[in-house]
Amino acid sequence: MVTIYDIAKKANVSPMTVSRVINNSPSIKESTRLKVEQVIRELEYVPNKQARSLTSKETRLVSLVIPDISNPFFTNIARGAEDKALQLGYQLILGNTDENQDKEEKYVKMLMSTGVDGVLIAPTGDGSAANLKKLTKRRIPFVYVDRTVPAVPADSVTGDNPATIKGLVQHLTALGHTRIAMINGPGSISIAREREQAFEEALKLSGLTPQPMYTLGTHFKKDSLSEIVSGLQAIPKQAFPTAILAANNFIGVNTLRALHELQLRVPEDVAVACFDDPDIIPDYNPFLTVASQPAYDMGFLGMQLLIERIQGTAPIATRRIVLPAEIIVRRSTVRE
Amino acid sequence: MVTIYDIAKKANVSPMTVSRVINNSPSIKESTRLKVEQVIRELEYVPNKQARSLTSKETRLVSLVIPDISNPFFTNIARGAEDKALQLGYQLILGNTDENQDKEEKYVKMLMSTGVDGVLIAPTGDGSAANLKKLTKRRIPFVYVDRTVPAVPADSVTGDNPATIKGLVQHLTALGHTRIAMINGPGSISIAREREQAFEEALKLSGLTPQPMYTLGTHFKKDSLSEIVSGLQAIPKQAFPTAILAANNFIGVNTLRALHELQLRVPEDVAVACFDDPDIIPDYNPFLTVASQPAYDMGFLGMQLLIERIQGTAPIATRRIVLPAEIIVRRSTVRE
DNA sequence: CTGTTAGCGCCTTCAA
DNA sequence: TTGAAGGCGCTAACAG
Repeated sequence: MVTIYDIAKKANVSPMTVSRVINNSPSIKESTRLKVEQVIRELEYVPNKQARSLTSKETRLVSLVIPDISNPFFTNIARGAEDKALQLGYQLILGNTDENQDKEEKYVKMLMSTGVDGVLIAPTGDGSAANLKKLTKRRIPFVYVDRTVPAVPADSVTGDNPATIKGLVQHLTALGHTRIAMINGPGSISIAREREQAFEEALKLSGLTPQPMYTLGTHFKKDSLSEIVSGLQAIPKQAFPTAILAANNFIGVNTLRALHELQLRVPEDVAVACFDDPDIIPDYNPFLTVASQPAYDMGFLGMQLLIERIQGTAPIATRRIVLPAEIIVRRSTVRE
Repeated sequence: MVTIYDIAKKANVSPMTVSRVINNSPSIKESTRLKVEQVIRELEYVPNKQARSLTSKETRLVSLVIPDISNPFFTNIARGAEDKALQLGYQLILGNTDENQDKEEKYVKMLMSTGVDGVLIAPTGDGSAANLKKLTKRRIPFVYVDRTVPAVPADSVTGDNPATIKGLVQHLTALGHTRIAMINGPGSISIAREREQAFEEALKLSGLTPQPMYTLGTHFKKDSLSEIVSGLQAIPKQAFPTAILAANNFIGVNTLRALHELQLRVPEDVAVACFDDPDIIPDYNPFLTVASQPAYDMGFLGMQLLIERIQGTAPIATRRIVLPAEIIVRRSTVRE
């Protein structure tokens, strides 16, 4: 391995001078800089980041911890986060938690050991508080994306859940639906709570009475199908909802599958709308009516907030960025 | 920051003993091990990887370098790669190249500096050779996934392009199509060459004569729409193909859009089939007939090959894993 | 503008 | 089974 000592020897300078050159120190004579740079190129020297980090206490490594990169919503967050990170000279370590708190803990520990400079995280739920506090204790800044843990304040970039749910409910009531059900994720996750509360408020605004029977629970992961099927089967036939609001894209897709299993047609028998587009390529074959959140921007802005925290250029006060969603009406709620 | 010295002092042992404990050295008295572990827990000590790497020469960091994480095909590769990496105790650094060789080079340099132990890569094309040789020079092993650079041999996990293209062509000829066009990526990418060659062979096998007019070129990125539109417009109306084979998912989707612009119906006027599913959630709203490659497995196996190389448990000979695709017939080629 | 010294946190090597 | 010395590659702090 080529080190600054090799460069120094060949360029007839001290290692410190080489260090100054690679760090763009201003106090270097132009001629020596050129000489050193020449040798660096000849020997194809690449600075060793580990050694650097040992003294500088920064690794220029950040992490994105999300439930599942293969959820298109998080895919787009990842792309946004990576673009911003690269732009600012940081590398991105990816971690999937599968909504599992233990897996999240495992990651957090690895990341602390690796010495990442910061973490952009969509926590698995309120139980993540312990993991987040570990980061805080180590002075590793983190920023929430999509979800927060209210007990542990930090910068966040989230969607405007209340407004979005209200828009979705209004769309459904405007179509004449009065028996509207919601299939939601676990209440331990901030967005599920927000969406549920907004759902009830929106119903009331439309003069409808929220009914416990119409609020089903499952999780936000890919394999919620069977839970949704049994949840729907538990509803009395004669009171079956005419519209279903799914709290995320996987639930939306699995609701379509569940209704298919139950031999119900969409939208003729039941209309379906969901949060977040299940398609990464949004408009080539649209079916589901969705509230599409600006996932790329969430990742991009989240990473920006994070790196500002890392570099100490952020204000002391916690920042909250709330982004609106776009409601895209498609065939799952309105016949062509 | 808590170091082995802090632990040593509090446990009344030497730092070296602490080091031995955290490395599970066998030659440690059980009682001292327990004592040290106790203090480690009390002080919430986490080993510093940078310092460790400085002597051990390994970082337990690997990288996945792909064109675009937001292409569902690569998303699944990433998920597979990450799962395997985590399982073997490695962390994954993600890099998107956008099929851009300079961006790839920038990444490779960063990764060398970061000191990753290995790279799983879908290179941007034959021009990646220079970047890959840099890795080789630094003794950083890499494994190809999806694509290879023939001039630089290395382990690889790819799809069976010839067999898949032949299956797709057979599907189309069986439906009676004789004017079949292919829209392909750039010839500098191995899979584009393989797919084109297989396309011509498959046509001949079906008794058809390959015609240059029916081989259109574009790129594998998201925004190929305009190129595809103008490419299709250049074909004489009376000789317009009755079926189009798209060389990847983005091309497939953009071909649908292009045909829509040209006011042609799919599949009535033109049938369309493509390589790789554009949906990450495959079967909720199927339209496109696709050759679906096992992307998750490609990432998973690729990471396994890579880590075997890193750990020196791989055979000297280059390994090639070739995985078959599954052809899923849907409405873009066959009316319901 | 350039060089020397010391140390970041850990591990290899040798010695006890 | 344990410890002491030295060094991994780099940079802060000081000196010149």
